[in-house]
Amino acid sequence: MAAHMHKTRRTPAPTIKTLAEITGYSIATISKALRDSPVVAPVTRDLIFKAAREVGYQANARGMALRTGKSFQAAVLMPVTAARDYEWDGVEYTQVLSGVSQALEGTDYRMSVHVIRDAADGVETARRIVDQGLADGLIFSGILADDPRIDLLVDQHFPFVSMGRCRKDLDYAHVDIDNEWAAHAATARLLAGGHRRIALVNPERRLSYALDRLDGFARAFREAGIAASVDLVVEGDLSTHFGRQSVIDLLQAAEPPTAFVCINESTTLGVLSGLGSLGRQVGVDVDVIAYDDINVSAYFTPPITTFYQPIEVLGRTLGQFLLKRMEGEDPKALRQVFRPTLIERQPDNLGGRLV
Amino acid sequence: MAAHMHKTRRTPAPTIKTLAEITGYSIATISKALRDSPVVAPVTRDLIFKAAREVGYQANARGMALRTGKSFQAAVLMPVTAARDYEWDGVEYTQVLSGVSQALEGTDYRMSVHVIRDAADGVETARRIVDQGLADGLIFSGILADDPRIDLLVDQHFPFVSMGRCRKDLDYAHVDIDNEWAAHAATARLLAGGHRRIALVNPERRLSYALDRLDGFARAFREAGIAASVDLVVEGDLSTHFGRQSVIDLLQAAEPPTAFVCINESTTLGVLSGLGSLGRQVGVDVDVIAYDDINVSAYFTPPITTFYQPIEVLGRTLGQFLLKRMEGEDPKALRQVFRPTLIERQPDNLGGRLV
DNA sequence: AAGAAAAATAAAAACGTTTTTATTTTGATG
DNA sequence: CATCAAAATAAAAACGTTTTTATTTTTCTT
Repeated sequence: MAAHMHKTRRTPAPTIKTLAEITGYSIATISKALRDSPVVAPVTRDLIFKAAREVGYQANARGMALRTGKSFQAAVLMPVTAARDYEWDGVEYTQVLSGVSQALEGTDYRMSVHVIRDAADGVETARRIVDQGLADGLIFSGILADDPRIDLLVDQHFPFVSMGRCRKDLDYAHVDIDNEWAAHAATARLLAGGHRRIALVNPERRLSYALDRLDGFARAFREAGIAASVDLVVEGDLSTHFGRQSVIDLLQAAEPPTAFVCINESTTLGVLSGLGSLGRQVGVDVDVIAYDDINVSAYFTPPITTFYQPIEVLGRTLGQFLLKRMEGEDPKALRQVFRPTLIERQPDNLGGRLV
Repeated sequence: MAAHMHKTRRTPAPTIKTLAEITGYSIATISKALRDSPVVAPVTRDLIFKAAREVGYQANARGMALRTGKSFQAAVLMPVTAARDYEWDGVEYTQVLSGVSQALEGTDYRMSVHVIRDAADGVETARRIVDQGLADGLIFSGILADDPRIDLLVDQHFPFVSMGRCRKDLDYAHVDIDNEWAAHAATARLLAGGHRRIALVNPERRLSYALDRLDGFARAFREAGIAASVDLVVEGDLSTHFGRQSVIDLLQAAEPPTAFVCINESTTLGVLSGLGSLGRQVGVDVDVIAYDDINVSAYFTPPITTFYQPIEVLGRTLGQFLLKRMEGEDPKALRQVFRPTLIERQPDNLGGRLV
């Protein structure tokens, strides 16, 4: 049962030279054959492939890398907010990584992860990746309304796919969630339920999707012919702490909100915590609609209505797009915006009292 | 303000040859000087460093890699359970990655992440990393009682650090949490509070730390001279779903538990969800003690008593140990077991009714 | 001051590829 | 069957390092 042991120093891995010796062809021919070059005769190609298979030849990534100048790395920038203590944050990133790695499976590319602490760190890291050729392509998120990374990479013609769109009109590959739509839908639903004082728990305004959500929020009010409760928009990091504190602050207002639109599951948990400690009950005193990408809202007590978008799907698309982008495909063709699906778990009209 | 633009194709990055031309020394001397070899005269060493700094020389990783046979990659195996749908899972891994990357900062090593779907995939990936030299060192977690990855890597003398210990007596670098101790402490606390029917929500038994926790659980009962409620031990994946379902099942028993010891925050959330939907109140009908590594338990309603261990610290230690291990340090010297700290948020004796 | 030893530097080879250029073999043409 | 073009293969160079070996320069000894 135990794994096959080879305690003895195993024979050095076969190289292209090994194949040359075995088959009698020159290393040049071997190389071309393995790359499926049309200049090598089909019959010898087959011979060489067979030999390669027999000795278990695996191209040496380092040799390839040196010669071609490529690194065969797809880099992902992973933000970790050096937030207060260690907060529940960035949890969905494992899903992104999982998705990207799925897309890369079976290709020559490996995924390298670069942790970044803040926006400036992100730019610096991106620049280093480009300048030093640390990777052949780049994936990143947390897109700012005016994101210097996008500027840099577009300018340098470096292949990348962003998770999120900036507010500049540039041609670049991206994957995004339709935040304007989601915020609109959530707000409209609450308005239809009779709510008028609606709080929006939003990320910092320099983030592009914060603006998207603000837009959707405002549009819902506009379409309903009602003045938007813009005084109930709070902005901060997306931590649980922030969610909790926001609720505590907002409910002290002269005209407190009767409903909350939340940005992600960690903030939502904080909001629920805040409501709980103030003795307010979801579905009775207030309504909450969340956005969720790790499918956790079902387990909150009570379960809450959610716009759900499995983030791994975005990750997979990011990876696929990056592969195509590295092949030279036009970025204009590589764009996709996902609409989350609504999962109704509450009536969202204070148990019917509002309509 | 805008970033310095260089639209023109920038001059090729300076190499060791560039430095040779500038300084007039041979590339051999340049190389040795940059490596701080003692054979080169201090004065020329300084000259060469100065030149290197002036032209912004950065060693080409690919060239180094090819020549030395090293990859300068520290690989991390990241498990993603292809669990039902997309569950809240592996969330703490961003902290691990963050910690590892912190440790690697300023070194020549980069972090590459390999996603693995299950144990078999983990072994296969580890083998590929070793055989193809995809990395110079490896970090992984989810250690089984008998873990083939540890066997493999010890056998091949491949540098690695495991997050967790297997049950075999082998010499290998590792970082762990004292799960036996934590489970014992939690159980003892509940026993002292008067609980007798205590449920243990545990991971699958093939995981090494599941056994550790079982040991601690049993020891607490033994020390109290009470028969352990082993019939209340449930085992499964660590999903929120599992936590919820476990509660629902357990509370239907003839002699249901009055207290729960939970394994991680995601399971705890499920447990709380289950209790909530059965109308049981924490601190009134049942007590819950959790283990937490992302500091989220404070936000559950009500906040619950927790053994807390910031996982990023483990990650940092993993990275530090791996660096030393790759330098050839004796694995015996590279072991650390952390004891989480108890954060008391509940009396854990059913509001005093039990003592 | 000659010679040897030590120190400093240079030259050359190697790592495993890909690519450009050169050579050989094959096939077609008249 | 001789000639030439096309096809197939081989040789050589290159990518940027490190390391081994060789050479030059300096320092020490007597």
